[in-house]
Amino acid sequence: MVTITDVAKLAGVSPVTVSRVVNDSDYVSKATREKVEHAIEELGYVPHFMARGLRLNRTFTLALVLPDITNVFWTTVARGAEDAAMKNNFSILFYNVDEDVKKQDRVVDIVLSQQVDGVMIAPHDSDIKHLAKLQHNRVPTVILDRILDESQLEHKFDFVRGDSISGAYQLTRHLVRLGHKRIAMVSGNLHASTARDRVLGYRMALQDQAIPFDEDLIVYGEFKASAGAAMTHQLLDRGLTFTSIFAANNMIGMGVVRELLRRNIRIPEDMSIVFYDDYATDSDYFPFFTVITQQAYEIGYAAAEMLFSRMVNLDMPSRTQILPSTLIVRYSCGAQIKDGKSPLSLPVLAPSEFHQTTSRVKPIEDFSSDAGESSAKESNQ
Amino acid sequence: MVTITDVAKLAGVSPVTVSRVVNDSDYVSKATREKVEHAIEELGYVPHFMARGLRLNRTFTLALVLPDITNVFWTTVARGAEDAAMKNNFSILFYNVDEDVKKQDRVVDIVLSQQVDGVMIAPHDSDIKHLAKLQHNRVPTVILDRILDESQLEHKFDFVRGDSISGAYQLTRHLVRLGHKRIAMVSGNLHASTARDRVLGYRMALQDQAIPFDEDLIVYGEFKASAGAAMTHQLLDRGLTFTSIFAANNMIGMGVVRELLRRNIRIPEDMSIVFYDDYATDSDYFPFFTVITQQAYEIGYAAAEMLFSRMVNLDMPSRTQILPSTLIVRYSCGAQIKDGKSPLSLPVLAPSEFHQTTSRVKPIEDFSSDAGESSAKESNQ
DNA sequence: TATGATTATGAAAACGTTGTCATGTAAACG
DNA sequence: CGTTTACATGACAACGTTTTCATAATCATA
Repeated sequence: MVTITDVAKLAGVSPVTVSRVVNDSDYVSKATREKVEHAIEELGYVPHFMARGLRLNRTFTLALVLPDITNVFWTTVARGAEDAAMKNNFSILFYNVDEDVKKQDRVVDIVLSQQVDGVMIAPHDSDIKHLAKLQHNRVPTVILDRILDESQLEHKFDFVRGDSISGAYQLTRHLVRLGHKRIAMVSGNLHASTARDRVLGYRMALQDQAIPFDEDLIVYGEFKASAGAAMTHQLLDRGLTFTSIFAANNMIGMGVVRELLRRNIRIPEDMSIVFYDDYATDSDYFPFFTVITQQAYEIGYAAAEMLFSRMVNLDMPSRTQILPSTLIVRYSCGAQIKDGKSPLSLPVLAPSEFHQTTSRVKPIEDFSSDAGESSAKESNQ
Repeated sequence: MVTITDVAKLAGVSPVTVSRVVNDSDYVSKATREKVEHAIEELGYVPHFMARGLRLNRTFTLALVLPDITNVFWTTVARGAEDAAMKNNFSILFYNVDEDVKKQDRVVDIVLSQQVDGVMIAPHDSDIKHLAKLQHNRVPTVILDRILDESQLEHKFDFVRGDSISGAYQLTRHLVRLGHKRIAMVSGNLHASTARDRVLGYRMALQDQAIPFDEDLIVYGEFKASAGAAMTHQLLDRGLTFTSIFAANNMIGMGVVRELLRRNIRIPEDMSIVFYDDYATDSDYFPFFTVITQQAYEIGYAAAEMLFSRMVNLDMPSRTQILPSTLIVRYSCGAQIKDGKSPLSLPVLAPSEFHQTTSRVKPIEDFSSDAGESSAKESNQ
């Protein structure tokens, strides 16, 4: 590896001078600068981040800790964060923690170890002690998407999130206005404030519209499709009557839809449904579900920016930035009625057909030597 | 910040001994070990990655350079890579380059500077000189998803990718078997081998099925929805006849669908359509489009694993791993016909309705103080 | 001509680790 | 009892930077 000393030797100067040229940090004569730049070019020198970081006690790196990189919402947040980071010449270390406290604890330790200059995290809040480590080490931290009970904490965190209460309120009110009085809620796990806030918004809307609240219409579980399906199953088996379902996020919504399809329950004819969070980067594919969208990109961008401002002043009072959520009315509640019926509905297929027709076809064997069974293994070239 | 020396002082030993305890690297008596562990616990010591990295000349970090983190395909690759990395106690630095050579060059320099232990990159191949820098610095590198012209290169890279030729072949053959003879291709940018290979697979399938190839039925552009729409527009305006469209990836497909909807062309009644790459993590939402799915998770996982094996032997011959692609037949080609018509079709709505009904509703103002116009700004708490 | 500011460069130390070498003690062996 | 072997610990140097301090040459000013 080529070091600053190598460059210095070739240019016939001291390492200090090379450093000055690279960082443009002090007086260097024009002639020397040119010699050095030439040497850098010739040797293909790139500064050693770790050495510099060790000296400067900075890494120019941010950590982004997400529950599920597979969810478009988080993906879009990541993109916003990355753009903001790059603009400031920072890199992003990215960790997936799957709503798993153990993993989260481990990642917090790693992140600390990495000496990142800032952390953006959507935390599982059931182990706040571990999060407190970040404060203890004075690492600028932004809590994404969620609220924490900070009563135990010495310092406060910074926050960036969507407005879950308002969003859930809008979604519920929309259903009520369409005439629904029995609205089930398939909620997320209560360890996440987003789940709690969405229930709260839902309850507030019911109250405002004078609809009685029925505890039994709520089920709780993870923010996952499989959990959404299981919760829906459970809910339907309770033998209660309800005409609509509020899914606490897009993943859960996916599971809800899956279970409804399985039972041949039509949307919106038999059941209306709304999601919190849109379900695809661009829902042009299938603009069917009525949802709340959050400004995910902006959340990520704002979080990174907040870290940068925090870096310059560690002792600034803690801040909370709440971005508005937007209701997008589509067809899954039958809101757009034509000739007495919704122009679009699910399922168009009976469940049995549905599964049969989405069969997977084996890749062809007779075509390319790369295809077929052997292709999954390594082959030397 | 608490260092190894602080721990050493508290435990009454030398820093070396602490290091030995932390890394379990040499003889330490049980009593000493316990003293040290206790001190570590008490001070909340975490090792300093950069210092260690500087000493060991390793970072325990992999770089993942992707064209578009918004695309589920890449998201899933990222997940696979992250899982594999975490299993080996490695972290992932992640960069989004948007199919932009400039950005890619910059990221290559950054990555070099970061001294990562390995790089996974889906490269824009029009600046292979810059990629060669990675080799020159002997950084283990895996090329994701694509092929490079390595003729200029001193060493060869490792590769992990899906089988684009075979996938495109399957998709095209599927269309031909359904009776299509005029199949348009909305391709990606030719700088990416995936675009070239998919055209190749398409041509091979046509040839095998004795369908004449018409150059004018292919359009080229970026792997983006907007480009997909523009290319489709261009294609339709050529005044050619064709009955089906092959979209070179999911993003392009989205644009194709958007343009067809805009022109009120029904799918599959008026036009059949297939995508390369599935369009959502879990297409349960809307199992409509016939696609080729790649083993995206496995591609990411395999790439990271390949890096780990490369690290232990830099001089091992270069390897290529090709994962099979799978055809999923759904409804966008009318393959599943009932009573003479497809059970599911697009658009159900005329374009004008379509746009009108997906109107965005403003967030409510009268509810929470967080909602409304002020909420997009920062507020101190 | 003396004084001080400006420009230009380098030597040395430090950031927090860990590998190498040296030193020592205790146990095992003949 | 002397010698080897295993166990245990520490001093020192080094990884590649950059900051601080020191030195010196050049230039303008009194």
